[in-house]
Amino acid sequence: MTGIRVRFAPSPTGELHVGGVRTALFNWFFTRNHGGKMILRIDDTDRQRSSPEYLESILTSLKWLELDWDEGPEVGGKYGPYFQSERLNIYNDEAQKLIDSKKAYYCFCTPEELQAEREINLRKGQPPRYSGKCRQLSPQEIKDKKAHKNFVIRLLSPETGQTVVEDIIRGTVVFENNIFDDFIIIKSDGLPTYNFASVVDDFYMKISHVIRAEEHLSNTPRQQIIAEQLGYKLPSYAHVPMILAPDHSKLSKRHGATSVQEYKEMGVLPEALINYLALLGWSPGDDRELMSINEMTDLFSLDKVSKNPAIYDLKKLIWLNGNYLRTMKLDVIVQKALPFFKNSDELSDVVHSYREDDFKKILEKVIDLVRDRVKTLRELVEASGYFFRDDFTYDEKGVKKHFSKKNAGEILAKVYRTLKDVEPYQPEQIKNALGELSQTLNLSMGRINLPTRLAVTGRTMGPDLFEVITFLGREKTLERIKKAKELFTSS
RNA sequence: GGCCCCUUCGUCUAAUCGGUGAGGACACCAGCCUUUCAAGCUGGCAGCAGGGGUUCAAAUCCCCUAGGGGUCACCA
Repeated sequence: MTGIRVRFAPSPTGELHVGGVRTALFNWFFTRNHGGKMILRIDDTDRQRSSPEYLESILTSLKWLELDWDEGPEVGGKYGPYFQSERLNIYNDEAQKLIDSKKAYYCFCTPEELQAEREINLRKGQPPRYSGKCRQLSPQEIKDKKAHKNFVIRLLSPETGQTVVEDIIRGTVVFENNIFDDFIIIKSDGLPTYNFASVVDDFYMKISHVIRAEEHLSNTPRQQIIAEQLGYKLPSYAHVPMILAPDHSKLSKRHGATSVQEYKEMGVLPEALINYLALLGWSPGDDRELMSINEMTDLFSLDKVSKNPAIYDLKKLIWLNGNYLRTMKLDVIVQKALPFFKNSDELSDVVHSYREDDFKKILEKVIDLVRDRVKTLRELVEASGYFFRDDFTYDEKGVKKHFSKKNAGEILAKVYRTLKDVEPYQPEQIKNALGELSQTLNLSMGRINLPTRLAVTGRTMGPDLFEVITFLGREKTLERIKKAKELFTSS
């Protein structure tokens, strides 16, 4: 036990996206590296936008990535509850303390009034800040207004001095206190604002290190002011750089896939996604790129996290994925690929015509043949159709190129006869037999193999032809050659 | 607009206290391998945002400018 406690605090207002994962990941690396605890807290204080579906999806995503947590939803823990919506009494008590000690006050201004105020300030070229006009309300006025008006609670923030954030990644960051207005800590619906709830929870949950995205750096002095007013000891802060879209803007849905679920559906492996995201804003200090999660955990340290925002580049993720796809153990890939075959429009009925164990055995062979020419699990399915179905279409260009030559029919006929007789029906023998045929006919191997491949698979490219022919078996291979010959050649 | 952060190949990044031909990876291009496509291997293209200082010496330290991002919400 090192006393290190970190938290990942998503709000269930959307899917878990890559930026969130990267933050979760760095927290996880850090705490696992130091033998500390990982706390998952759900920041659901936005009543409008929070939903149970998103919560479910976020938990599912984290589990898929195998980023586990020691305290939080589903596992509990002694600093709970871990949903902010269940901690309202705590926030209210803390807010009351501030009211009692005159460090916070009730404000009865309506959103419309505030909006108007902001616009006036903006027009004058001044920062949009609250005037503080409810500060001076007398106890009697407060009592009267509370009876029939909505109110919020605002923190009385200091007008002079500085607030200094000591950030592990960025160093000392100084803010002048006069830029802060009296910000809201309790909303009119009685729920706390993010800054307030976050500070209270981090304190009571004994969080030692707050590791989060840089967008929160500007909020940190506000949180420190709250903590100071409440007499809390501050956690250490580390603000990790943001992840930006290729056009340098904040990542959003219009930039294509950004959520973990989408990557999962695309056939990206969790190992690859984690490896890729780890490399965005962090490097082990040497030239290593491909690392297991254990290796990264060992190597991780906050002072190797870079300061500058990273632009998200799908190509490298896909490359990494291809790499994992072809180097991970075959049976693991088969297991992970199986759902993609089951759910595919093209092959689902084929899959279900087998007993699962039998299908897995067949699939193992197929995947072994095709996996080093695809990059995702989904592409694995796309590249495998002709192994399972006879009703494939033929590549148009290939047909033009390989079947239109005068002797194409003749070649197919000779291949047919060769394969009919070859014994045993195995890759090496088939290769030799077709090699002899090319000698006899005085044709290059390509002139034999390319039309044969097209006849047997409908494609001009693919895995080792002799392996494919062996996999299909003599009967199917001969049928397909015959069919192609009849369809495309006249001789 | 105020405040804050950031700036090394197109992209992700490395370069212990200032001394490097500025290294690696993806992508791209070429070659090799080969029955095709991949994979693999080899090689290539490409960068210190700009300007001033400090110093014998600056990607590295300081200042300015420019650019990007964040934040200033009864969102988190």
